[in-house]
Amino acid sequence: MNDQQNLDNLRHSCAHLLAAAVIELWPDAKRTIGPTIENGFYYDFDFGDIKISASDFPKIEQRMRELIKTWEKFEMHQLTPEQARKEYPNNPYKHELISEFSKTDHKLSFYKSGKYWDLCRGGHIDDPSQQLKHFKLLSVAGAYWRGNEKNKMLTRIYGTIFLTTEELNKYLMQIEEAKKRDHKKLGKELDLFFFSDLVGPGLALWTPKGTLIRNLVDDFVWQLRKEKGYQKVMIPHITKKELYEKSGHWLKFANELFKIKSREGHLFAMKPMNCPHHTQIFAHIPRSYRDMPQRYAETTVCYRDEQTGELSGLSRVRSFTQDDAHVFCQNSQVENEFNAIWDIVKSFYSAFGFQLKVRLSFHDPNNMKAYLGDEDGWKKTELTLKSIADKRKTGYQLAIGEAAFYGPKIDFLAQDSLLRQWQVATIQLDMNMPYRFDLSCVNEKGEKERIVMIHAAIMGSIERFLSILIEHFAGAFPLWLTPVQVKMIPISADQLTYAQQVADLLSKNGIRVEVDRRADRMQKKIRDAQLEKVYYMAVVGERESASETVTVRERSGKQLEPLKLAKFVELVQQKITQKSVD
RNA sequence: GCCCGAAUAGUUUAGUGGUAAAACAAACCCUUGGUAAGGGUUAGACUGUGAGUUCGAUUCUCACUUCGGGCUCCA
Repeated sequence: MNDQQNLDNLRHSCAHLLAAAVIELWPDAKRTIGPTIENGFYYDFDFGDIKISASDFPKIEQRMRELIKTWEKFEMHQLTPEQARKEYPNNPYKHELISEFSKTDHKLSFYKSGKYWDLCRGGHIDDPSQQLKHFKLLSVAGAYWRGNEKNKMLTRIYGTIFLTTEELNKYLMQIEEAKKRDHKKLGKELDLFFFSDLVGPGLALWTPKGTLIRNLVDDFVWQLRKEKGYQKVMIPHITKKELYEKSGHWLKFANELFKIKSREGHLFAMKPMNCPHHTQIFAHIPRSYRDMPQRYAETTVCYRDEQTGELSGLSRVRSFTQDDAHVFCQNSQVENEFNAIWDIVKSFYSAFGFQLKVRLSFHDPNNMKAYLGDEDGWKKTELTLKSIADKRKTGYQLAIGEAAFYGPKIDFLAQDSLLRQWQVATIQLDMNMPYRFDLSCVNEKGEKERIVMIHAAIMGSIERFLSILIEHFAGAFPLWLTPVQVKMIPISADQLTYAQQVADLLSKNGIRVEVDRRADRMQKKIRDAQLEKVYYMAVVGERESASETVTVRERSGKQLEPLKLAKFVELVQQKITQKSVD
């Protein structure tokens, strides 16, 4: 048995123990399911009208510790469906599971330890009383029965357990550390962005510092795209209803569209995406095969009426900025274009030291009504994507049902500080929009040829990308992204003039610099610059002023020898150009 | 939208059924200091919004708004 199985068995067993304690404390609570998850386990209960919160955890944990003393090796019992149902009077959830399982099995397995037993497929540890020790209940949450929002909302209790106290404490410490790099906290501390109650939920406002970082990463994407032959385009943020009727958005995303009525009664919508607009730029004049591919790029804001409960910091917002691009090309050009975009994704993310997971997001054949087009078309495009991904030999996971409604995608996923996965970059192959908008070019033979469309975003949403980036660097951005690259720290007011002269010189050379003019001690200024995560602190006192030098301290705490000004400018500029991460 | 929790100065927090306290930040004064907090003074909050209970509510109750963690949903 490997370590992961062992840990899973431990956690599964602990879910039983949790349920046992809950049933003793709240005999009317109805049990449902209690699986193992990454980093822990949970158990879902129906508590009826009783409210459970984290303040109940000490009581539950204490009862778990009492019960475990009497728990010996798990025994397996085989029950008929009728016997099984009797074990759960008035519990429709377990009855539903029993009915389902009994379609294939005549006997259902129950596992018992102490006085507690539960319908269970097995997978337990050998010595509960000795092993079920280092656990902790973490949070309480709502969860729909069987993950369907039409079902009843149950109460889910999350917990975790490890083999040793040390491992448990290490995990809890990790969670605490992760909270310190939360982008919502750092965004406020570093004054990058915020939300205003008057403006509304999910509508982030960006300060000068935050805007600077946004523009820098966007410029970086553009620089990479430019090399691959992209051109910038620009579109308005609203459109007539008819555009989205034609694209299919009006029907498919009716609930998520912000709608606007003109004074003359015409219906408009805020754009939730840019592809329909971009098709019009492609289609406004006839295209020859000689003009193909047409590659349009635009960084622009999209608006979606998300449910308030789904909003989350910068990760999920109502107005978000896509670094969007659409390639209109012939079928024969698809592979080249896909690879060119994949190369951009690779260059971009490796510059930050990111490891991305690759996901092939395909359609769900059992849910064709969710998609445009026919199944054959989908199978064909998915095969193309798979072949491209296979050739790159990067490894990927397959995600059925994760496709866009118009086509399959290759998605790139990054993790935030709480290890949640977020989609960032995406490359999507689309035969449906070209069909709906009748997009074509005249080919080599003089025939009208249906073209295909590739949707590609490198950051996905700048908001989401920055949330990941802030957490990745814990707010200590690499020099080229740091809002204040150099803070001048005069030791006394006598050096204010010299400090300003140095600042002017740096500024002239394209370096972002500020002078700390406060009448505070140098130590204080150093401390504040550290907390602000300024990259270089340039200390100037009598010695520096006399010799026209600066004494530089890096954010890392490293001290440099006194530098002549020209030398310092060169050092900073070089590091900015290299976009080095350290 | 649903479940649980939260909301007090710019920020982080304390506190009480009798209209609020501190630290940091800010302004001013003293201090002119060599690599993570020198000292003082001043100003700053109708305690998220609206109702209700009460002689009296920041504190108790309800609704709403916003935020956090989940669920659902994410073109």
